[in-house]
Amino acid sequence: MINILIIDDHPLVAGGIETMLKDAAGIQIQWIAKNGAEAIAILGKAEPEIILLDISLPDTDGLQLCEKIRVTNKYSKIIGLTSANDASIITQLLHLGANGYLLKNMERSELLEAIDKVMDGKVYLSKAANEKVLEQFSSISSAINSIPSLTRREKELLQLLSDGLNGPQIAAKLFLSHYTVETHRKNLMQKLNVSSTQLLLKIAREKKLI
Amino acid sequence: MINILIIDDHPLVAGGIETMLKDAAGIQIQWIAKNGAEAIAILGKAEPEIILLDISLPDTDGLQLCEKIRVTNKYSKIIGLTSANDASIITQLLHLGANGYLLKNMERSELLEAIDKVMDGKVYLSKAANEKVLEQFSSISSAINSIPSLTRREKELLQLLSDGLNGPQIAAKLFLSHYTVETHRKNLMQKLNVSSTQLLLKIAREKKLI
DNA sequence: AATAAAATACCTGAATTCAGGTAGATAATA
DNA sequence: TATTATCTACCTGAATTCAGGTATTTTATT
Repeated sequence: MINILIIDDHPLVAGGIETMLKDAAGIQIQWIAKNGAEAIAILGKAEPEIILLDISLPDTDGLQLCEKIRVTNKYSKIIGLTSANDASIITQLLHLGANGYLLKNMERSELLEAIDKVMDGKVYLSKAANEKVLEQFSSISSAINSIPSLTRREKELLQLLSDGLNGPQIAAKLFLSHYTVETHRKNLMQKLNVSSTQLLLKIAREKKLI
Repeated sequence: MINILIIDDHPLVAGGIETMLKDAAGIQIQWIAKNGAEAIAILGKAEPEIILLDISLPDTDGLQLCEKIRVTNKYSKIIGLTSANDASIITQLLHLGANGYLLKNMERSELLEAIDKVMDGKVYLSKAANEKVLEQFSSISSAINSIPSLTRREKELLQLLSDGLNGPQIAAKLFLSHYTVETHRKNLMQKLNVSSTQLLLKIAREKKLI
């Protein structure tokens, strides 16, 4: 029996997968986690054959969660699941130990094929995702498009900047020296390779960091 | 019997709704359309009690489709369905004759409640969506929320700013004195009543000016 | 306990933005 | 044609941002 853990905060998605699998013999949804914390708890005592992991979760992001899962669990096959068809996310996810990638506009047949493939030890990318990845490899570099890992504080700053606060305002709000705020901002700009706060926010939005 | 038409290009969503409704007596999904064209075709020969309409469709947008449906069909109750919790879209949709609005992160209970309410002739807004709308209506005045009229040049500047260009870059691109650019920027900030370019862009985005 | 990563803070000089003006030229409209 | 709106350009001083550093303290991680 292939037991599946779904990690997704949308009941709609979990339900949709349930419907897609209802006539598939030997495959069943055994656990549903609505966030990263729940997922970790479940994986503490169970070993699903397949983990369907939504990349955009409320409490953490799927990339980090994938990495975290792989530390203790090499057994389960992880299939990423999002609506964003972004090559840089896909490649990163695969680097972090995922076995496949599905877009949320998938058909039933794709889901079944993906499960089949990864259980067979192969990697599955949904058709559209596959194209994106190939496109990326042919178009110059992966370095430019990879999402840099931001620290907690940096994400916080990024959010406040995107809320429209300026340096001094953020410093006041977080009880920090304005020097510190500028340092964080500088590091953010360096990581995203931009030269102004406005570009920082633009790129961050494009990479779905905010 | 309450017959439902789902208009959504994601089989996952349709399946999810199916799962949510599977134990609900007297309610059934009768038709599924993957795009606007299919929906129109179906509505040519059927009258669903409920139409669940995804706002983001491949061939048309849900707002237009809603309007189109209402021309010939006053009977069906239309419930908008998206993942974006955006007050302006919600109000627009309701103006176009929709009877409700659900977010895709809804729970089963919300879906059932929504169906119940609209069948009863009422309007249903999902909890989170409701807050947004109230927020919009209550936030002081319509004056603040009213969209100021921008001149052609101002719109152009706004776009370039949102593309990440700074003052001097815009001046160079448009062959203008940087003084002129700053004047336009100043006027924009005054019209939108903000004190920094970042806030300008934030508000402009919220008002869908860019 | 040692090392590495993250958070904090500081400095300087140059560039850019912001606030509060004025004002002439051009285009649109009544 | 007179009026109004728009586009253009200029000025100044203060505030903020940016670039390129250094450096100490906290907080994980091994």
